[in-house]
Amino acid sequence: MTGNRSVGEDLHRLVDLRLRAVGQRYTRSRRALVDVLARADRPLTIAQILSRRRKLPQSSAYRNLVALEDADAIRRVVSGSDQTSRFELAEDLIGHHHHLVCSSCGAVEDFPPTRQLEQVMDRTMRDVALSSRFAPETHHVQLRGLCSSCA
Amino acid sequence: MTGNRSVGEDLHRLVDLRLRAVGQRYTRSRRALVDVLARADRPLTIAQILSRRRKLPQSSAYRNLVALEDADAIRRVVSGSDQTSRFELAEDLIGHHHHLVCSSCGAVEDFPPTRQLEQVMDRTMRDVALSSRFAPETHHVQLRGLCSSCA
DNA sequence: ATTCGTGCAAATAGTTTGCAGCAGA
DNA sequence: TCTGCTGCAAACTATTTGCACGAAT
Repeated sequence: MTGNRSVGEDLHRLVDLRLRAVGQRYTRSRRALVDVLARADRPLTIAQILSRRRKLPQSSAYRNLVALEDADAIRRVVSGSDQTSRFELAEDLIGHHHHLVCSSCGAVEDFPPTRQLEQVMDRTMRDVALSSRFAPETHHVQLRGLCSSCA
Repeated sequence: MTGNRSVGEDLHRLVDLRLRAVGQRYTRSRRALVDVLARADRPLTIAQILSRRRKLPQSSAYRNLVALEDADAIRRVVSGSDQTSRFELAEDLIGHHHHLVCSSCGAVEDFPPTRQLEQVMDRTMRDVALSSRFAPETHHVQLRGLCSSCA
């Protein structure tokens, strides 16, 4: 989650495997989508993705993002400030992280977890598991405020 | 966040004030919306709200929820598991809390913060403020997992 | 009297899907 | 060759808006 990741062949191999695992092929457009997401340092909207791959038809983008999501290669993020989905590579591919959401323009940035934060989140999940009928699997922290452009 | 809140006149007085502050009236339908939200122990979708107030036209619900949101009397929550907005009373009216989101059915439940969690979140916000160009104002924690009906 | 809210129906935005042709195993 | 992917256009769903009427100050 720290700036432009290099897009190694290993990433593509991993995604390929996951797609095969759910009976899907790793096609040119899907590879293009993974490339775009891998180069970003934050979740991207469909519009942002399309503007980085002019040739890609919108419907293919939507369909392939769903395929990649089903294969657990990417993850859909909804920030709340606008009603458009954003997409990023799966956390086990790019590392666990949290999000800064601008309450003015809706932009989303990544931020890395601290050890202390993660310890408390783990404890919180255990507490909830014990004290309620809800079974937590993952956690996600959002800080809302103003991004640098909106400040 | 602890089950059916009683809907006191004080709540209505507060909401009334906030609406007036932004030049809006506290009408019958808006009061009905606040009543519905106050009786819920979790954020409600439009569909859930409408099913609890059969007479209320959908467009009025949407319009009035926007008005109440602008007045900071309610807050819009997007869970991510489905693409519908949910609404709850503003945190300063019902207390700070976090959310459990079912990754299977999209349902959202409230859960109360612990002191330790809040301490770490405060520290995290300070850290981010110091180490980035983002100015955090609030935070929100989501635990994703399976609710009791989906388990 | 004037401003604001309401209800209906029509419009919009984001996303999904049917179908015919093309591509990859 | 067979099954699945693509691109286009049409369909859908959640949400927003225009307008004429009604309610509140």
